[in-house]
Amino acid sequence: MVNFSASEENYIKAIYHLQNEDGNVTTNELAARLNSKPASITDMMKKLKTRKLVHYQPYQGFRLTAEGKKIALGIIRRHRLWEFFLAEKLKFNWDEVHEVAEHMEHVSSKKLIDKLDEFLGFPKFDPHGDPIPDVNGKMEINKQLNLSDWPLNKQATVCRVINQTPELLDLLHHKKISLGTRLEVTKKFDYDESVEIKINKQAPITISRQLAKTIFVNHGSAVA
Amino acid sequence: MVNFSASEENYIKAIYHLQNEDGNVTTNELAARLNSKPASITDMMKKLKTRKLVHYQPYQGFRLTAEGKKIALGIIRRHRLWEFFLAEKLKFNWDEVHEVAEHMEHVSSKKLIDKLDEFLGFPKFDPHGDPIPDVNGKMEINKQLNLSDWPLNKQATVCRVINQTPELLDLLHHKKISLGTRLEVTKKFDYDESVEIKINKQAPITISRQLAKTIFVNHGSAVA
DNA sequence: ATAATTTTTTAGGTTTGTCTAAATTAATTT
DNA sequence: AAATTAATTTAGACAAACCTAAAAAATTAT
Repeated sequence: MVNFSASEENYIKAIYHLQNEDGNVTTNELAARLNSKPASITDMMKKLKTRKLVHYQPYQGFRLTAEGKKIALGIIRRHRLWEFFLAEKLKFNWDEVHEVAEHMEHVSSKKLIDKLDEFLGFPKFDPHGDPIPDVNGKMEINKQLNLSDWPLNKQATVCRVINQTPELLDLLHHKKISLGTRLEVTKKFDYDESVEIKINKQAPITISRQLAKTIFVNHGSAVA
Repeated sequence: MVNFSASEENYIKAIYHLQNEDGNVTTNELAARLNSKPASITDMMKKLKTRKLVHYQPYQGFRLTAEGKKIALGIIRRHRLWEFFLAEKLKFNWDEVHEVAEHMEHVSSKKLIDKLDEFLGFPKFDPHGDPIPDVNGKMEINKQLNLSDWPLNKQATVCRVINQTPELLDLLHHKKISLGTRLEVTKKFDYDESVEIKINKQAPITISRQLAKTIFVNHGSAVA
């Protein structure tokens, strides 16, 4: 097992994410993502190529090799497990966990991470709803559910709204709900099947059964 | 709040430890402790002096300033809290926690550490029996004695074991001695300096001088 | 298809943290 | 007190990871 510097790991992770949107990653894209300069990217790509982590020919962009992808998944696994730990055990808000995890992810003891995974109960999604790779790098696919069927107190992202009429849109606008809105269900009322939700850290609001039925959510993250 | 590099932090921590044994720390001492070369030490001392973390005049050795000591206690706090976490929550053996904590200690979010402290129940001692500084850098004094020096027929708690090698741990495991074990010394043999101890109400067992020297006890009741 | 523009790479410099080898200062011996 | 030895510092080099500015390649617009 070879070890990589925090810097190398950040590049690998960034390529992984950009690649999933695009396929081929370019120098400028990566520089923008990492808040660095194109020249630095070229330097590192040469290095990662000799380490056989990226495919790279000058002027042709780059993508991870199979080995590079494996490394990326390991880093993402560490990042998301720590995010889960911070939110679940240390009671961080879900929007505070990313920055801290950004540093913790570079502590690369395999034993540490596997024991942490076990301690946390092998969670499948981090507090942003992103899937956590298991020991073998496998992730669960993110499925969408109707808001009525979403479990309590679990972060969700609005990913679909059906039957969009002007009346419905007006209501959604009023409740400040749109695609990508992060929320959690804090209570479900059996009597009328209405649900209480909390958007970000705001005071809970109630949503009728009828409205809830039009809204679909998943674990997905809107935020990077 | 200024941040320090992992490298700077390692120097500061090492000076702190050497200082507590010695008062004034020398270039060679520090080089030996950090497995580096004297020239590197001099370089870093100049840097830490400009940062006002050490008192240093060429050829005169060095010691931490008040500020330097504060920083050192912060690093030690992080290190020992993570050690406690690893042993208590992730079920690491106490001889495995140091190396991992060596990396974790450099993640310097204050909020993270204070919340971790709370999550762990504000522990006072790490798995090696070393005191954990609180938010203000205060530590509880642990009146610990070597098992050889403990008075006869007085309840004691194992609070620290030094020089942890696999062989030693194997022996301790065999004798059913671990951190927190309650025992009393029933006899001391002057001939070979071996000691007889009773664990709980069980039949007495004999412990060699060599083994006794690695075990420290205090009158504490629980495992910290 | 040629010119203009954008993207990427190269060349060379900076900082951090390390090193070796030589010079200097301090400590110890005789 | 002079000479030897040990400890420390300086000088200069190196690798990692970044940068700026200039050159080269690719893309696009005319």
